[in-house]
Amino acid sequence: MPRTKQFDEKEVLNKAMELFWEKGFHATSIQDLVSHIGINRASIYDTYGDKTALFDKAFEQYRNNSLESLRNILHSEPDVKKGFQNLFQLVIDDVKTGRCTKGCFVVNTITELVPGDAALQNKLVQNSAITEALFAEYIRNGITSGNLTTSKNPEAMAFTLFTLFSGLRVMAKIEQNPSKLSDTIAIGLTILD
Amino acid sequence: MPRTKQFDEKEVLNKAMELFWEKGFHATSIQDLVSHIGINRASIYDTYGDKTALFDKAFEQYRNNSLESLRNILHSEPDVKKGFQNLFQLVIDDVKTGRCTKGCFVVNTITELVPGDAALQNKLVQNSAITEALFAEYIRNGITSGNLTTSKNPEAMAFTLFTLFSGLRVMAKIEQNPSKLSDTIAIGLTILD
DNA sequence: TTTGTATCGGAACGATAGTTCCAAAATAGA
DNA sequence: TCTATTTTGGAACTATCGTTCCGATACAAA
Repeated sequence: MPRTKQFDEKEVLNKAMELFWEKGFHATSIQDLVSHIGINRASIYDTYGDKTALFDKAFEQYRNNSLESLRNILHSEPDVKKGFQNLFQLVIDDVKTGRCTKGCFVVNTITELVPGDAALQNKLVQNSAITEALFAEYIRNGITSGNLTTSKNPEAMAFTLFTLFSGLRVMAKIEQNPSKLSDTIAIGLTILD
Repeated sequence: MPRTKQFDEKEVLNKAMELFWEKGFHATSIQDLVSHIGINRASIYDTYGDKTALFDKAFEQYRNNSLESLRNILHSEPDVKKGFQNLFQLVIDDVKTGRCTKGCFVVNTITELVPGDAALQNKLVQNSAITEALFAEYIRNGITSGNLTTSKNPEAMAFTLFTLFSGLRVMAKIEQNPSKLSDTIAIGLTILD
């Protein structure tokens, strides 16, 4: 009976994600979203709720996308160092092409909105834990299979690489010399030795 | 002849810095500043200019403070690894005491306001260059004096440690387990080996 | 003490924030 | 084709945004 929606929910969420990702929560107004997405204010509120709810959904979508591509990148490369190299290389590619200057939505959100809303903070902590666990498992498998030879603690290495990765996503926003970032990655990966 | 100011300019700038540092540029309103600082709106505008100008001055003050304490920490410790250890330890101390959850004002500003105003971006690039140079010189001195034994490139190590440091300041906002951060530092400093 | 000048307190400005509401439009089923 | 139901477009609401203005105040110099 009802009239059908004239937009695709996922597609709109993607556009909202892009804008929040680029400008952050506070600098993105509902009007910005309306203009950028091209749908009516009322449609946003009816479909997603208020600004915070929309942000949450957009952020959730980013997390899902990232975690999935993260898993793909690592699991498609049996050599641990190469796997991390491939992951880190994505950041450099963004700088090289100049296509994406938005940094990492998660990092941006941590620095903008923590301390603040407790629910969001929990989500961020959980996201960090999942990523660390992913890194750690990947490293442990490398050690077990003999691909990696190190006496260091896998979990600690995982957290260190994750920290370095987060730092890289900050630096990539202002450091436009890709070779400098490449050198950093090469040195950073010696952590695995 | 004129009436004297009823507040200390530096002191007020410090309070403005605290607020911008904690909440970021966009989430900090003039009213927030008026309430937190305790002076009148007109006094802010008369003394510092508009919101952007005040932010710039507050940010400049943070940079000066940080660079000075950075220099002090490194120059007071001849052992390079210990020097960096001491520097990184400050981040952990913030987490341990729970006193400062604001992260790093510079990192926060990069993730919030880049890409954006070109003048600010230049300032951030310059700040990064100064810090890298400081790190690099410290490392080079360590190599020259025989305190450090490594075949790696000092500038690249400097940038890597700076990147790791930036990442640490992000992670410290959500990772409340200090020992995890300590482990990361220990592993991160093996970059100097 | 008087005078001139800058500051202070607070009201007020227009613009924009996030949000709500409602009449008009549109479509899936009867 | 008609009807019931939902979406849509856009006006409108209140609150707050950054900023300006001005009369009252207070101090340094004469």
